[in-house]
Amino acid sequence: MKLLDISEVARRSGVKASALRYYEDKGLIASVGRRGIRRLFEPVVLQRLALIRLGQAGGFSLDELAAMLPPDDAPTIDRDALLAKADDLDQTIRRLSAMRDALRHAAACPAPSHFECATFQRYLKVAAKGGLPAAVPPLQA
Amino acid sequence: MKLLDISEVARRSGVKASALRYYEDKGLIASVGRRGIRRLFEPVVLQRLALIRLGQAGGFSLDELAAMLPPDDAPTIDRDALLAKADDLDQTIRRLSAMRDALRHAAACPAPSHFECATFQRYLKVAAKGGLPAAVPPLQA
DNA sequence: TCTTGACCTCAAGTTGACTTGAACTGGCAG
DNA sequence: CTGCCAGTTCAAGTCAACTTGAGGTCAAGA
Repeated sequence: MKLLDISEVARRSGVKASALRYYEDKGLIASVGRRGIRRLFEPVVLQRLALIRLGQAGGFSLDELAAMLPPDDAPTIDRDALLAKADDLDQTIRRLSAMRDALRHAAACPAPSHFECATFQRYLKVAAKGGLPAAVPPLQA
Repeated sequence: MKLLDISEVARRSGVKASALRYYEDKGLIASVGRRGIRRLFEPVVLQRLALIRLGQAGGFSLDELAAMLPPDDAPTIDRDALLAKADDLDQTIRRLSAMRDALRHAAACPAPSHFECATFQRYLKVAAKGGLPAAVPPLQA
């Protein structure tokens, strides 16, 4: 299995070298050695990075991800935490769906103020339901 | 219509007074005057704040919200922007759904490494589809 | 009238996730 | 052997969205 240097990992993962170093610092990924002063990574790090990106998109912080993806492969994940996060996502999804519907409606509805539109209000109500539990962060392109 | 002072708005909206001042600074909300040195708000600001909270949960930044909720009421929203955001949300929702399914699966699956599990891989593939467009930020409780 | 305490302003601090800059290193082409 | 330059370290900067702190104001109650 041939090893990758940081620029290769960056190129293939779309994650900048500076971010990769940052991730290593945080314990999210590990390099397997150095050639001289330069880090070397196993190709499997690409999968880890994909998971990390996904996790971020799902609203996990890097710290959370570090916690649920321990150094070794085979993410020895805390099942309860996973299920809890899945439930969170359910909430979020329901809310975002209502948001989306509200947006589409707002784009089409002729009401002078959307606050006066029962349909809009109804979407908002659904969207706001449950006190707005957890959401997800804007991905830097 | 009786006016509200900042603490009343904070109490009824769940948004801290410091955040309300910050929002006013940013032009997201407006006070209608002062009693002495103290801001006074019209009750309608509560609806605006609800929209803002919702928008944030939907992944809009405060600047975006300021742009689509102009000072006057009756959000004169840019319909194309709304529809575009709705499409974004569709993407996000699809991705989050796959994430959630992957999480539930990971919590149940006995495979030694999830990378070796076809089901998990499949979810990830769906979740990653489309280059991860837009996501939503963690709500501060 | 005087005191109080909620509110005010403005600057600086905080957190997460990185990026950037300066100064250094070392494998490899020539 | 020598330079080049991608890579390295470490500290500091950035951005969004607020929060916190210091010091000032003023309407209302005693």
